[in-house]
Amino acid sequence: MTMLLEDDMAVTDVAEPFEMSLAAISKHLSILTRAGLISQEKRGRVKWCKLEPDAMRDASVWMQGFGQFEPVNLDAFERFLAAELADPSKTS
Amino acid sequence: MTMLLEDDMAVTDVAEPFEMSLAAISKHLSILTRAGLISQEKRGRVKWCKLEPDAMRDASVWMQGFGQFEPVNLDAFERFLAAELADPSKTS
DNA sequence: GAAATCGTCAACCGATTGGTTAAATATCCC
DNA sequence: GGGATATTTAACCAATCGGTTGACGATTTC
Repeated sequence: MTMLLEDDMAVTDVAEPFEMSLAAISKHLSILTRAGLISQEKRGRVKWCKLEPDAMRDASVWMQGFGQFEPVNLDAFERFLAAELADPSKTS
Repeated sequence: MTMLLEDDMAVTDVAEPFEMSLAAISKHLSILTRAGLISQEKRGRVKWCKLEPDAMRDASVWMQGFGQFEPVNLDAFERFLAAELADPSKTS
């Protein structure tokens, strides 16, 4: 899969690579916004969309511990992520 | 959310806490099996289900890197998980 | 061998999803 | 003001989803 939202993008920009109506894309983006996966800010007539990586990351944290009998230490996991995001060379 | 599948469970066991027909649960479990999230093995007349944590973990790995401009090092992430699962005291 | 248990299959159903078009609402630009 | 651009809304539609019930095959138990 390719990147969905790079930096801030207008609804029209997001829609461009898809062979789908703008209205459909607009609906999708509303749903993603309701879900907290992106945020939208209207400036003038264009509505700028940007990723909210925290939401996806939260889901990731939830999933990665799923089904573990001895649950993975989520604090340690989050520290790993924080370290990785701050300085990728540390964890590599 | 509570645990869905503890150790190995028969289809009937999985269905027990839900007020839903056995047929419906059976369908759900087939779907989960097709998706690789659980596996099913039929022994006699009972079909034993068990979680396949790797599938969920793979999804988690995919998600956790989503939307990162400077992508998180997935190898490091997987090493973290391996270490955590092998010996939780190491990462805590 | 008859009855009970385990699970699936087939047919069916209403609700939801995921898209379409067309019209409407703002905003920007000349 | 008027035309172009950006986005949302409303009505609509076919397809899919998520459940039901009842019949069925296979297995175990008595």
